[in-house]
Amino acid sequence: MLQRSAPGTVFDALGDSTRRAIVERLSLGPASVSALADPLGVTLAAVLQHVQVLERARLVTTEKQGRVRVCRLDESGLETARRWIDERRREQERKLDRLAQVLGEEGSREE
Amino acid sequence: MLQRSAPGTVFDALGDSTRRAIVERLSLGPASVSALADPLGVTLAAVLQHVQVLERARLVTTEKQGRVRVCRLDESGLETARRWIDERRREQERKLDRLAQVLGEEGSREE
DNA sequence: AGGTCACTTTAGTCTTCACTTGACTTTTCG
DNA sequence: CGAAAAGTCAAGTGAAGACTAAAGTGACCT
Repeated sequence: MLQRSAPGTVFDALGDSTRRAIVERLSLGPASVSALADPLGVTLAAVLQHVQVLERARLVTTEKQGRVRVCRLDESGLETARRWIDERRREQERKLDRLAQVLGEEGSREE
Repeated sequence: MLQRSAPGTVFDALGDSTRRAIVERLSLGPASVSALADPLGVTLAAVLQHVQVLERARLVTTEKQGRVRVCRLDESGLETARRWIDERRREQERKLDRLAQVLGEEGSREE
């Protein structure tokens, strides 16, 4: 089974600007915890906590190389988010389709 | 110009489970504030505040009909979110392409 | 008019959570 | 070995924000 994350976990993780900045940075390529911390103006400890949240949401994977922890973007989390969004849109369209059908049966009308 | 919302505003709005529940409900069709409040187990005032946040993020539109406020899903916000996600993925792929190119030039290698 | 319904507003409470500090571990290098 | 670099852990602090109660507004009904 493909490792999935609950939409809730993913959106909770993305609901913080610092974590979104981390994801944006990692979409450009792997980075160490310190490299992530540098432009953010927060401590290493803070970044580490964010990375852990992102890992739980499967938005990030990490791997320890020597004394450095290398962080990478994980597509799984983004895929979970995209799927949730598309589901909301699909429902919406289904609804609009039904509406169009009713209006079609009753003759031309504007909302 | 098409009305757009900043990704930050949208993800901040979706970073709350109650608001996600509201969006999920509205993707099934329009609803009044009370109809939204009912299954959530929170007060009307709380829902109203959530709806206002969702409006700012362009995830929801509302319209007052008599004494009832009708809430509807707004695609704009979802579109903003989807675009942000796709950008992150596009960057990621671009990165992987560059990597593949380098590996290709240097002969077959595993990471 | 008077009452009820569906919000709306305000002010305050309470919890969550981002962030920090400081101590500690592990790895690297001269 | 011994010091610096990179990260880790555990409390503790503070501010944002989710929620509530209560009073107020406007629409609808009889």
